[in-house]
Amino acid sequence: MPEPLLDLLWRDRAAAPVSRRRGPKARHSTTDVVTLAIDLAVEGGIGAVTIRALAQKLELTPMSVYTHVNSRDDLLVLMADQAHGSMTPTPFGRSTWRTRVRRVADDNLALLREHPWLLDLDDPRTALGPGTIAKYDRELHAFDGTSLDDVSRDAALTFVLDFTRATAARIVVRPETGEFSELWEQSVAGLAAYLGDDLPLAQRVGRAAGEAMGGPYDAERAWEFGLARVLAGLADLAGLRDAPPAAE
Amino acid sequence: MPEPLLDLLWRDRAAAPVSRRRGPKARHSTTDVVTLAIDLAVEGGIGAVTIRALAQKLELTPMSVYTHVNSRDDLLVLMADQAHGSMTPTPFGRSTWRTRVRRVADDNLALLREHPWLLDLDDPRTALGPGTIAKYDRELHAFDGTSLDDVSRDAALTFVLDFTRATAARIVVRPETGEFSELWEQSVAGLAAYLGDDLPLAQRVGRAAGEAMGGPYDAERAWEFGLARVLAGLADLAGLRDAPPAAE
DNA sequence: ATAAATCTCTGTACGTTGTACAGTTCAATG
DNA sequence: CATTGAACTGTACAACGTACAGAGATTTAT
Repeated sequence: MPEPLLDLLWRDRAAAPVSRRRGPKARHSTTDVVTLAIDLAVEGGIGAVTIRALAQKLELTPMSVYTHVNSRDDLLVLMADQAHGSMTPTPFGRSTWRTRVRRVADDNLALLREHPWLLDLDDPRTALGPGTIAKYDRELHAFDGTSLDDVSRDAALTFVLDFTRATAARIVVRPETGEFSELWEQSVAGLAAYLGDDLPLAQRVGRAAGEAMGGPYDAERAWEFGLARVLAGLADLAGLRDAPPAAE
Repeated sequence: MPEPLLDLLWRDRAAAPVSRRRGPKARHSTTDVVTLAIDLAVEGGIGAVTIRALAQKLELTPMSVYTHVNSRDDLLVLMADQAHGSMTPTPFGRSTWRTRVRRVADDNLALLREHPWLLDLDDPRTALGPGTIAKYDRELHAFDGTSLDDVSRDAALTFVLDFTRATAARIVVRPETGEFSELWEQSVAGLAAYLGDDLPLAQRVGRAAGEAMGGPYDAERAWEFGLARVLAGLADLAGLRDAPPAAE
């Protein structure tokens, strides 16, 4: 049986990879398995990550996958941590907290663009992995130089990342789902018949927002709108000043 | 075969419920089916909403459920719309946009407390239903009296609801998932061994936030923190003034 | 050298899921 | 009274995660 999830997550930093293990050596490393699983997820969404499909990619039988991973849920956590660890963060340099928060948001959007399947994954155990923790540490440093206490710093980062994730979910097209515009065109006629002249505000605003949604600039506009709100909201927070961090 | 999803969603407002249909009358109304499905979801999470379990509640065979609903995915959309329609919104009265936005957020939190399964549902077709559209209309009115244009009004509401949903997901305990504290206690020892003295910021802040997370007041504090950020962020928006709405 | 231990990998099989398909029964309509 | 169409049912299939019992390989203990 494979090691517990925590040890698999930290397999590279493992203290004792010495003494060769007994039995035949594995045909694939854990990282291989996780990498191929991520490939599947990128191509076909998280639903495409099946034990059987992964086994085929590895040229193993389905059950042999369980030699490397305890369960599909564990595999998803390993994938998420590896994706988090693979980020190439924009360095903060000597910037203010505003531009640093912006970079955190942008980097996360880039991550979710590359790995849309992360949007469909919500396992708290991801927080146990080295990639995720390193990401957490790095992003917390965006608030260096401010006088936020620890709990507020965590809350502020959470606030930024929640926005990022929610907005990314609207921007990024997941490979398995169809375009929203199809649904819109297909339903707008019948919907209008039911709505008639009711709820004029919803109809007017919905139409305006719906039409803009198709446009090429809208995704970026929605992103900018929200990010500006996030920054303004944080700026109002006691403990945030516009000074670059000195030494923390 | 049942009617298409759009017609099922608007079944109550349907124009022609006249002329009795042929064949035996249905043992259950669509609303019955959806209501029982919601019961299942409230009790056991969205994963407990299986065709077979629902059939049992209805005293039907599994396949008979498809007389009322075209697919499980359609059923989930019907459930979401019914839940949205069942909200008892706090009236806005003569308040400022700030308190109205607060009410929108609070009402949505209440909704998600009552129906945590909504957090695990993300189907754009929900937007086609009368309950969802009525909710949208009502919540858009929170910005009456401001000079936001239509697109910004939609974006502002989206911003509020995204925050609400993300924070609710952290506050509300879904019936099927275990408590986070269990995971924490179970892993903290091994994790500390791997971490050593690395990433001190993440360790310190994570510990502070993690300890607070258990406490009884933390959920509300996180909610208040975020909501205050949301309101401050929106206040910074051109077009928002603190005047109560006059006539819109 | 031999035996024991323990690893990788496999084949079979089970339970659960959504649902396609071919009916059967029943009430309203021609 | 025959026809039509709706409600309902039984059987069946494909896909899923994975439990379990073993086969073979390789290191360690004797």
